[in-house]
Amino acid sequence: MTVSITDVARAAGVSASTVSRALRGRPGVSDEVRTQITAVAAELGYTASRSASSLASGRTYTIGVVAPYIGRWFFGTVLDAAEQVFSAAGYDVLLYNLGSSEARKRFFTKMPVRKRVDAVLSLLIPDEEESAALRSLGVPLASTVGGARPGFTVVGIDDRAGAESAVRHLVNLGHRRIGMIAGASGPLHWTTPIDRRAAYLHVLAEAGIEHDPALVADGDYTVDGGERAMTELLATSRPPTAVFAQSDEMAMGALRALRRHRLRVPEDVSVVGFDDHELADVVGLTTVAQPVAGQGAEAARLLLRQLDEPDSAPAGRVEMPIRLVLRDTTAPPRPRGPQ
Amino acid sequence: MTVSITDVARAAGVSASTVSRALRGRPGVSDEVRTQITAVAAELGYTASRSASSLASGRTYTIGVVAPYIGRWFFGTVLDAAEQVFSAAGYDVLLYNLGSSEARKRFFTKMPVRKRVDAVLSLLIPDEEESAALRSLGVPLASTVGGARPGFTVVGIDDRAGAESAVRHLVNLGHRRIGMIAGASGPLHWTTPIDRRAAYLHVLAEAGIEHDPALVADGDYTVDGGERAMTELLATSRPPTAVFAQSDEMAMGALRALRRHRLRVPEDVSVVGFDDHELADVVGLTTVAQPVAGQGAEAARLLLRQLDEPDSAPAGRVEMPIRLVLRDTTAPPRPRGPQ
DNA sequence: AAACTGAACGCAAACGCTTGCGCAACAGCG
DNA sequence: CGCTGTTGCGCAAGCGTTTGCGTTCAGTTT
Repeated sequence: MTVSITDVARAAGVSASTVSRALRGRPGVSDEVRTQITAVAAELGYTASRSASSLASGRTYTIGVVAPYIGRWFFGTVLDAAEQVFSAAGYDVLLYNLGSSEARKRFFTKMPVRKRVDAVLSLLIPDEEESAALRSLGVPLASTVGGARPGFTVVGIDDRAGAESAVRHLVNLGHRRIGMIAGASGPLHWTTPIDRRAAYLHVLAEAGIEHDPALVADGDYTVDGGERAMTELLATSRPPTAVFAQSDEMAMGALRALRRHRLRVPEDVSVVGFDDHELADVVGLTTVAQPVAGQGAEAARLLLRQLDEPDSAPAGRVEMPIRLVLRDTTAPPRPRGPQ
Repeated sequence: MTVSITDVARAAGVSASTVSRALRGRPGVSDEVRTQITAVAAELGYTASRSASSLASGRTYTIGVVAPYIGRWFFGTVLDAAEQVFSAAGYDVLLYNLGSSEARKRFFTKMPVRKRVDAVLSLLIPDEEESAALRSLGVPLASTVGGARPGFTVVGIDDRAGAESAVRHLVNLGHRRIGMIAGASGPLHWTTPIDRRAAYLHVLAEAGIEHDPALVADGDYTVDGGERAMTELLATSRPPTAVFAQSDEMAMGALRALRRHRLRVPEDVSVVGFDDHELADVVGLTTVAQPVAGQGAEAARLLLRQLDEPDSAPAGRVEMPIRLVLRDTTAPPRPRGPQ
């Protein structure tokens, strides 16, 4: 039915071991025989069974990638880049979408990656319990987005610095009532929302602006959530003149809400986002740019390096550059009359 | 080192076969022994090796998903939905990103999915040669997006009807010079761009409007491409008063180009897109909505059904509903003076 | 009481590879 | 011309499951 290594061996008049060595570039095969075997294998359309070879060798040539919300631009882009690096290196990618909490629970109880992968890349740093579970797999681990964790190579950005530059930009423009559309950490325990919030508070304090809790709303990292959050902020007794959204998608939701309220951006309200989403440019969104695909590719590369040099320690945490991109959604506040 | 089925068997005082049967819910094991084995397995943290079990059984409980451009909203969303269906059914997902032509070639020459998957879902209908290669795997096949192909269950939309409704909307508003930002089929041989182009031509002809080839530009299905295409159209001697973009991402690129040219939408130029992108609402884009996640989920479900009932024929082609969504980027053309 | 069930379980043979080891054959050396 | 290396290849023992078949044994039927 399907062609096996012994079929190739028979057709080439050699043993299965020789075929195995020849096809994988192992020494102990003469060039002459090797090319002959390669030709026969190609003619027969032979592909080695991954199940069999990984059972025999212990190597799976597969990387597990766990990601929340693949459909979201950020994670989709990271995944895309990481996958390209892996597949170029001959690794297959086993994808686990842990967006829902059931999926998350299913994954961590059944641990379907056990004995199935050579390494795991998590697109979001898992919480302590979950990372312990991953460590128990005994394979190299990497993560994008989030703080350092023992056993993990993580590539990320300086969230505090990024958020600070965004808020400071608003302060420098003269804004005093600055709102924030925060991302709740939700079921995922990542440090990003926390760091960005801390940065917001820090810059306000630094500028001598008193923090008004009513000016912070949760946007859930989605467009719709951002819209709801902005609507909330507009409903307060003294709405903000500027808003820092912790992601571009929430910022875009905010833009939508503002449009619905017939408020002009940036004349009535300034908005700054975070990420430099592919479409941020389209809507002219001022934002903090970070290398999204770059982080995925870099994390993948570091993981591959660990596989090549098993005794090298995990790389710890590497930081990618960020940059404030000024566009059209931020301006000085409108002068107002006395309240 | 890692715990195997014989470890469990020894600890439970039974044979490996009994453990195997017990854990997979096969008959031939008393309830008493079964619960005891389950407990022991849990205590030892046992997970069956997929390599070994698929080698022995022939089943891999893995689905291969091949997708172009995972980072793009459309495919990311389809993938997300499909993955959820698969993993809920206990299948793992092996992801292959075939965005670049090298990746594509690598995939179809090495065929890494051979003997590795129980079924394949392609997020884009492959060309005839490639689908023949997939058929040679001898597993159920499904695809989203594109026309029917032998051996494939495909779920898609009526591209012609969708595009017609978009262009007809522009005609009904009174536009006569209607441009199109097309998507080149590029290295991928899918029918979508062709169908949408045919629909465009058809509606023009139907309305008695002569087709001007200068009003069609290629946008490559990207935001940047859309911007370039729109810029091209604006550079013609008689620019269009309305544009039909074959995807929302290209439409958003067009919006950006128009903004850069200080042209107002919809007063100066109307724009209609296709897809109902997550952010289409944010920019107020009129578009043809299609169920994106729905197509991924449905294709996944149909594939699983084929796996459950091996003798059932592939479902052929199922069509999902589309709907024109009117927003703010389309309006009647501005009355003009004589030319 | 003997013969016949069926359920519950163990044995052992696959499944298709990888890899340590052994064995020719042959080259180079003194 | 014997000796030691080296090269090229085959043998066979795994790797951790699944599964057809055989065995045991308690319970039922004649």
